[in-house]
Amino acid sequence: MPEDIRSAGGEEIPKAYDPAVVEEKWYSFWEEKGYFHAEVNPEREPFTIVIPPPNVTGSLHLGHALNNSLQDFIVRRRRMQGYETLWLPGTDHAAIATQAVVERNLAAEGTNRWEIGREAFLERVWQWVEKYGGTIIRQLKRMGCSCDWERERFTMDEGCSRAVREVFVRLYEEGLIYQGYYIVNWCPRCLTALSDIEVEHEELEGKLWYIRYDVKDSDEFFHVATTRPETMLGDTAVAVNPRDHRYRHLVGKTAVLPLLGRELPIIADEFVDPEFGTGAVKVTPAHDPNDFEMGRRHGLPEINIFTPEAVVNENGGPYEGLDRYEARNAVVRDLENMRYIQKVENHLHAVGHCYRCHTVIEPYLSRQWFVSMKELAEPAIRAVEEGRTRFVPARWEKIYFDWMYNIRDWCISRQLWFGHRIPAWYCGKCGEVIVAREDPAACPCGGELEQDPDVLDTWFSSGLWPFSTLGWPEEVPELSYFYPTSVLVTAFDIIFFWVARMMFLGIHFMGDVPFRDVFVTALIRDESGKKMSKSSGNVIDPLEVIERYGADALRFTLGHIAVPGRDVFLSEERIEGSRHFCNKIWNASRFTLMNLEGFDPFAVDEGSLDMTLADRWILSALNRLISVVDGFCEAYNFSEACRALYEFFWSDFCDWYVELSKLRLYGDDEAGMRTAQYVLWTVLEQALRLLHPFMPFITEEIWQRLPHEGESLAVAPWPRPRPELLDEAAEEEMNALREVITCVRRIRSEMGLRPNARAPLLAVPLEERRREMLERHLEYVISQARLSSLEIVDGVGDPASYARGLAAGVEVFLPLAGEAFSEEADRIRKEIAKLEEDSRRFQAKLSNDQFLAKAPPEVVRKERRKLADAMLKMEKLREQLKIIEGSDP
RNA sequence: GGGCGUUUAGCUCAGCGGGAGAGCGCCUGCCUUACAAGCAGGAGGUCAUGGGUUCAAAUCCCUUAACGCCCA
Repeated sequence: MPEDIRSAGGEEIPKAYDPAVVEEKWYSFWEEKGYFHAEVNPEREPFTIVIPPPNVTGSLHLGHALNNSLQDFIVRRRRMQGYETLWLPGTDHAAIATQAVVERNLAAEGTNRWEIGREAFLERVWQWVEKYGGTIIRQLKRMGCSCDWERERFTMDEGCSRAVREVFVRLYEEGLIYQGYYIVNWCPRCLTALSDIEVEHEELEGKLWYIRYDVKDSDEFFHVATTRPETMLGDTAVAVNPRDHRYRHLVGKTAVLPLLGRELPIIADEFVDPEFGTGAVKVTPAHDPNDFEMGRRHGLPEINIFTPEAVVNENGGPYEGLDRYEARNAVVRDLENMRYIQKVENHLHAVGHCYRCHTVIEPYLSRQWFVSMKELAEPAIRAVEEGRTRFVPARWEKIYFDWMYNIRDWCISRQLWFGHRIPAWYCGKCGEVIVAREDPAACPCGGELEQDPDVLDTWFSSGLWPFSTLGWPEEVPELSYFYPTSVLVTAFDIIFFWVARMMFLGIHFMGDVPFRDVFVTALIRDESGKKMSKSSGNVIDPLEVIERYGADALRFTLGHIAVPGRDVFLSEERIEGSRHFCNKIWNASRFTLMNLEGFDPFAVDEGSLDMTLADRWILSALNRLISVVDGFCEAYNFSEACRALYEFFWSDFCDWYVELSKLRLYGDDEAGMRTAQYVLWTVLEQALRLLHPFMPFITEEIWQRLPHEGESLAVAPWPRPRPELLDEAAEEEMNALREVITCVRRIRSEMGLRPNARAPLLAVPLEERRREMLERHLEYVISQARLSSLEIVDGVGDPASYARGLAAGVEVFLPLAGEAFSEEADRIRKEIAKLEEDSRRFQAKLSNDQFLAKAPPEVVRKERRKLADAMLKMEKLREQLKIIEGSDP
């Protein structure tokens, strides 16, 4: 028989779901039909998401898989709801990362970028981008992501590059971009400046050296504490707090720098913390951000002691040529020899590392370009305060505010070659700086121009993403139609890097926020709780998962575990569970298809159907489900949506409705059969629609085999609840029957009755309505509890020869097969004990006047009911116990 | 130093004011005509700690502890 199962179209339906044969087929179908393409359409409301652009040469990891699955859930549902839905895909040039890979390749060939020159190097980078650029995009298609590929963008394509230049020039003209000689975070390995947030701090066990500084022309001396003794080569002052009595008399005098003998003014500055170390600190303006500020306040010289590689330069006297760590050792050794070291303490302090290569950052003095932030940040703060952009979950707003309120100017120039070249030119003759939209040929003075060699921070271009990808600065209809985007889906780790910057740039250039909602997703961690990243080598390849379990299983798992606001661990068992769910869906559909032969649901008049309890119940549950899933989706709680779908499909539809439908499908009542067919089809078809955003492939495959209207499930209307189908009475009665059936099954199992052995049952309804219920639905109980017969009686004459149970106001008696059952007596005693405890609790509650007075009446009613049920059950169990004990030999 | 999160069944986690839940694992029995990637039944929990609010607390507030993260 199983080999012969065919769909209505006569095709064979395999017994297990095989994703491989299905996925490829439907993705290309959707693409060919252009369902993912969006156009400006005034008839419809737009819904827009721009993808967080992954690195162009990267490959998909589970973080991407989660993030993009969530976006696809959102987008597919909106598309079904009839929005003009645009999910705009693209990639980011990721200057540092991409350049680093190519440089590594060059190093392997024994050369470097300076040797081959800028032009040849860039050619190599572009070749690399060409070669690996499509990977991530192809992988998103395997995931089923419904992006509008006709609108794919790249942060360095022509349009984005134009937008970058326009923004730079405008901000420069507005005085919001400036160039200056400041201390910045410098990576001595990448040889570039970094912004503050590109520095990762790590607590490290270091040392605190106490060094003696002598006061000039006096016997006096004092000690300063420092974690970086080598920087004393660049000291230009010593500072104390002006209110520190210990040192007040020294302010204005001169100290002598050990080793180099340089004379240092002793200054007073509020910044100095009298509690730290000795309360006196060395001031090295060129190598510490705080000292830099202090130096500017006091007009101190800035002595740079390092080369860009962090090797001591000519200012370091005898230490020239040593790298920073060798220099530290040498300085400490010399200080020790000359007895300048008072003591050394262990000291825990935060050390900055390059977020790309993890090299320790060097605060370094250099000429860089900056964006002035105060003015730009203010409206971006207001936008969130006023709720024009909303963070989900809301607590991320705090992170955003903290950063925005304490924002510092943004260093945007990078000493890299790959990226958007800074549109500034310097005249060799008159020194003029020209910042221009179009490359200038020459300086107005006639002098030759040279372009700034640096490129812009990658985040400068990705900050424009929500509008540069829609055509800005061109005034195209897409901009006003699709902007602001509806929601941004991103992980919390780039709130600063990206979200905040899109906010202020979007508001500044578009006059409106870039997105209504920011949905902050969980981070996926590996089984040991570590963040998955390429550098830690713990990346699970989603493609491999798709090969083994199917894209739908992966997607559903990600949806299922993505509880808002909490990081998740991904395990293979979980994915396996989702594959089982796919298979369940597959087989329930297979069952339905087997039984729909010759059936046309579109010819059915709903009013003429013969709806039974099971039909009314499942339709009611379905409609409840629709509302529930809708609510969870609106709240971005896809985890609960997945749970609700899973529970409904497996526990309600498969375990109960499908089983009960067999009564009529295999019966000889024509009208009953048609009704069962209709309801089966309806519930399955609607469930497939609800599941489609999460599991697009399997649902499309099944839907196409089912009788359906329309071309594709991808564009079928999203279900709406039909309140008239909610039927509380049916749900109540069905639940009662389920309880009775489960009770009988439990007794059967405990009595060791074989599942295929049919048994006769006597039922004693304790209420009239339960008697009616049983009379109407005898067949349900007989079939589901596998009975040979069911007799409704007023009592049994010889209770001792029965196993006995009570559920939902129905007592059931199953004849015993001679076996004595002392275990049963134990079980009953245990249950009585539990019930006694319960009823004590209920009684206590109900005898509390406060409870009766203050609790809502329905809660009190419920409590009374619970007590009554427990008492009744106890009574019956005690009765049975007496009988059993009495019949014991 | 500041801030945030987590602590619930053996494992991974939902629930977040009114009867302790799921998946996996475990035990028992079943190839029941959609599915053994399955079906039926079952065992297993002072919901981290101490206090408070409330008629009612796993759920709200405070304390403590452990673990984790972010910022400086």
